Amino acid sequence: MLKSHSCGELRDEHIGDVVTLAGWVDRRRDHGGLIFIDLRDREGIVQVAFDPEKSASSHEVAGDLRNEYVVKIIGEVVRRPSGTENSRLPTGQIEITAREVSILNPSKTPPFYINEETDVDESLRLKYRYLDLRRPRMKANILFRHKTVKFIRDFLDAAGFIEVETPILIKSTPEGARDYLVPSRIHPGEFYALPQSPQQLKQLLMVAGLEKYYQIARCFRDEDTRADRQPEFTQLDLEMSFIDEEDILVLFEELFTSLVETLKPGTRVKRPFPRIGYADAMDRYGSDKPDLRFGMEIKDLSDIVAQSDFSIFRNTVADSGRVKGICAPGCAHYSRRQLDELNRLAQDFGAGGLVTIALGDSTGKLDDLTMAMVKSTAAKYLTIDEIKRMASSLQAGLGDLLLIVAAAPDLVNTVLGRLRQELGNRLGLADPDALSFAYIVGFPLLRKDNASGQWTSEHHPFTAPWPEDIPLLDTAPAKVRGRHYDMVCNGYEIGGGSLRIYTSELQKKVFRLLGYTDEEITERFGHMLEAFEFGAPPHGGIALGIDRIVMLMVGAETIREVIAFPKNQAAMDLTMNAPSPVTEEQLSDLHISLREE
RNA sequence: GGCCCCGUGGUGUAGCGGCCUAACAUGCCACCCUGUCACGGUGGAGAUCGCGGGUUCAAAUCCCGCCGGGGUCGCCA
Repeated sequence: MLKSHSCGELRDEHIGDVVTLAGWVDRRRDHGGLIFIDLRDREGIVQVAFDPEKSASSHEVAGDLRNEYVVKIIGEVVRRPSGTENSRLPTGQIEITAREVSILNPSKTPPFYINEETDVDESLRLKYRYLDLRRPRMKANILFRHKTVKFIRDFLDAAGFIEVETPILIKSTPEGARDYLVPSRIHPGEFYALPQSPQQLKQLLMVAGLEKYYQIARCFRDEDTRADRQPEFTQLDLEMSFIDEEDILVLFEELFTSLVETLKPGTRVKRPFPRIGYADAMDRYGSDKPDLRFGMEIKDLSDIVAQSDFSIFRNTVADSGRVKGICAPGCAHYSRRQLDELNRLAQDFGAGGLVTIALGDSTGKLDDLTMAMVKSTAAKYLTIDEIKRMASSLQAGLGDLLLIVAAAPDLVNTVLGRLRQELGNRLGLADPDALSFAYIVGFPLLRKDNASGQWTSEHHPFTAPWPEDIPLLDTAPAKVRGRHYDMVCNGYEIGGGSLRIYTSELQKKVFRLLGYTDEEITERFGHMLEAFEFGAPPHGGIALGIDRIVMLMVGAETIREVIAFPKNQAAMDLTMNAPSPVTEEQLSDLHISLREE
């Protein structure tokens, strides 16, 4: 090693030691006669003093140092003179008196600040990601991610799980997300696919008798990116044999509770994690991944306004739509402009419009509300009794603003759900120091595809139906519930899993329901069906987005902040400039010719 | 593919029809400075305001198109 200690570890007890340090110049303070530099390595920062009376040659070299130069310094750890201690640095009681310094490598002036927390254009950060990662916040994120994964591995190891690697080059299946394809040189015209998840392989590991498997698995999906979605991402993938739902849900509740307690003490986590039915979540929060850090629940007002003079409400209910609302606390004072914006949001979300009812400026009891205090474009069509009943249903008081949407049942929920989340964010209702975990259960097994009218899996085709619903597969597929569970936190879906089908017969039945011919079933899934005929144990599992949970724990806005080398929105790696063209020779080896577009 | 937001010295911002020969902070360069720690002081260099077109007597500023970036809907078994 070029160094005897790391910069950040030095303390009082090292006083008197002669140490060799190596790192980067974080900052230089040149007093002419006396020069200080803050020397930075992975573990922290320590001040080095260059005194010409102690070492003239070192002082001379120090004059040439600039930010981000890489240097090696030999010097003595000394107590700082009284009154010059720096309590903001862990090493602030001591400093290094330089005896020798050598420049291991100079540095160009960086394109952005390393030693200051300012927002920098993200493209520039990604181009120079190796510099971005030197910055304290990114360094802390990457370190936190390491600790998270290490905790998970230790926890699962102690619980009897074994980590197994599964292949990255696997078989393409057209269902699900778009695959990343890898052409085969040896088999002209044939392709591998990168795994969207190790789903089938982990089930086969259960057939293999591993009983408890996990993997920190890289997954690939060729779909558009989002703040919480990347073309490649990392899952904690897990599968167990001889279990029911309870085993997985309890295991993960314990895992995540202890993870947060260990790595983020002080974070509020509620136990047990609530379990909410899918239909219930949609009715109350308008989302299957509700942010439960605040209430603002959606209430059904249809009965109150079914006979109203307000024709939009009355007609919607008569046409088997619903009228529902939420209460924005303390927002009765909203200006015309703010209300217009909410209305526009509601329209962007797919509603015809939004009815707002402001319940007076003052605070007080709902009983005191008079028509004169109400501000609403619908006021002249509504009675004070109707308004009071709606407000009461929404647990609103004077000074609150009611947001009401009339639309088809599913649409009304999703529109209000998104308004709820938007208002929750704007009003700061969500506790930033809380991680509000919950399980969503009772998903339908199947869903009608809008375009084709074909049944598709809500989760994936290996999800087992609830045993009592199996007969409905023949009569009413829409009513079949899957043994599927999602794990949500603060408005994000952070994981999902299910108990699996483990008999060939039931699996075939589901494939047929999904519209596959027997030939297609054999071609695509024959290996699974055959495996199930060799004593497959009952099994189930879960997969959890590592990027998202780390993002939530460090309070980042995007998962790019917790990935060392993420892709941008256009799925490009700006550090290495990928993707990029390849040579004609490479294409030729792969038996590929490019199409004219 | 749709919608929304953003492009001004290296970096981050201000300016939103004439006062712009583009301001501020920081960074950079030079000199001065022996107890600073976002050190301080003096001086200096650095931007045809993303690109193209249009409106106007006059455009960083208004309009249109394009390019780049971000958010989101679709998409994500």
